[in-house]
Amino acid sequence: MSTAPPPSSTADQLPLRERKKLRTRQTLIDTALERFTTDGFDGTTLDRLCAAVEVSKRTFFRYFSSKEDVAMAPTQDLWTAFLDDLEIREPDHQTLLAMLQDTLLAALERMPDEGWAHRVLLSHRLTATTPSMDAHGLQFCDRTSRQAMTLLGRRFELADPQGLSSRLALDLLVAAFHRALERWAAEPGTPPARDDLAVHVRDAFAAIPGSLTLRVEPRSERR
Amino acid sequence: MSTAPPPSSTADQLPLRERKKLRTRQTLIDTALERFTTDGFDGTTLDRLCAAVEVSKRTFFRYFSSKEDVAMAPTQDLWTAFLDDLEIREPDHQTLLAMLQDTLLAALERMPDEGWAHRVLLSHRLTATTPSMDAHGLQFCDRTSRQAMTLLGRRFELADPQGLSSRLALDLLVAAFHRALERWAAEPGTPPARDDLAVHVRDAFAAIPGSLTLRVEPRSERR
DNA sequence: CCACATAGTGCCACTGAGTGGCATTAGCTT
DNA sequence: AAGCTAATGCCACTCAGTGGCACTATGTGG
Repeated sequence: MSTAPPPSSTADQLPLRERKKLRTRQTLIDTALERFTTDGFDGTTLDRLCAAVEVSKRTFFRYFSSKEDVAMAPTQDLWTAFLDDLEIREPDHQTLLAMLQDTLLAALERMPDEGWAHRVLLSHRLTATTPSMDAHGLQFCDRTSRQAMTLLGRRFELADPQGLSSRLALDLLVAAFHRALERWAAEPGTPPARDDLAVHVRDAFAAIPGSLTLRVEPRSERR
Repeated sequence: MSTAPPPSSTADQLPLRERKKLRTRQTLIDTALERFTTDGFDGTTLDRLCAAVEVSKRTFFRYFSSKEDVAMAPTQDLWTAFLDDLEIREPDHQTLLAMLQDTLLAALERMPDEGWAHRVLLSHRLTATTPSMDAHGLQFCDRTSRQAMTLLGRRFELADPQGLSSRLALDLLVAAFHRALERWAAEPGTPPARDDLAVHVRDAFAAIPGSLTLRVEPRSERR
């Protein structure tokens, strides 16, 4: 599934083998994002990508489950951190939705700032251009929220017999994150900062209540 | 894009050519759903599917954009009807979200009952089993809600400067529909009825407000 | 009734993603 | 240093999807 744990910040004293693996993985990710961005996703064949990294195609598929997968690694790392955090978190009398927001923001803070934001930005732009990447990204989020749902059910008392409301809360979390990412990526500022993304996440969550009460009027221009 | 209009109920006096095309399309859909269900998605090669329908592979791709696409046709028809309906609908002083719900239910009512529900059920089961179908399905919904968003912006005054809340309302619509589909498909009742699905849609929408206010408690079992 | 234009189709060859199997290498162990 | 095992490379294979061109059938004008 290629969901290798994100390179833990202070893990430089791993066995040589593991360090090498992490390095190969990271090189594949970086090179892939680079090539995909310059030559396009379809314009980059796996053969050439592998040749550039000097790795056999067979090996590529031992690290990533698909061509799309390699480009989604940065986002995957975030959600993996999210799930880890959710596993530990204590419910401090807040709303479920607020707790989810806090967990996401906490996970975000744990991402390595240098490089990560840039990778996510490239990755997101690719998903906006490449249908198959978009599809895989959405499916990954769906899978993650499913996992989160079982995790919630296991750890907490939800007072929600059918589980419908809590499941929708997770859907809202994913939706808010997507909107935040969208706005963040559209910002003119050249160096994309991780903390700016956090701001957009807060904005998106703040807009949720409005989405239930918003009313619509026909356009004022009558003809 | 293979988004052919759903076979309009009273369209039997089309030119011969068109009738033939519609028939081929429908045969492909039905046979595909059948084969995918019995032999599995991956277990069914396009070559064999095409052989069964007596159509060349080249022709298959003139009707559908991918192997996944053919199996998602039933759901696509629903969302196409949804967009059509949204184009006409007058905002009668309700909430945006309520309007979206009504539009979806109206579109649902316009689906041909015989066969359609069954096809959707098969299709949904396949998405639950086959990752690539799941991915394509999610992407289709995403694309549809994007279209709906531009449509809303064109037709209505949204009183939502950033458009964030209205976009989230669309996300909620999609989420609610997915949950409804999920529950509906899980129901024991053998003959899946279109109207049952409508009931689940109403349930899911009813659960939305709760998803904002739901609180979480730690599991009562202390050790 | 007979061309004629043209949409739709079949056929064939080709690219590229992804997989299975087995030999080989490189890191770890004692 | 010898041996064990995980990781890798290599090769051949399947199958989704595309491009190109020839062919057929439908609808149209003489």
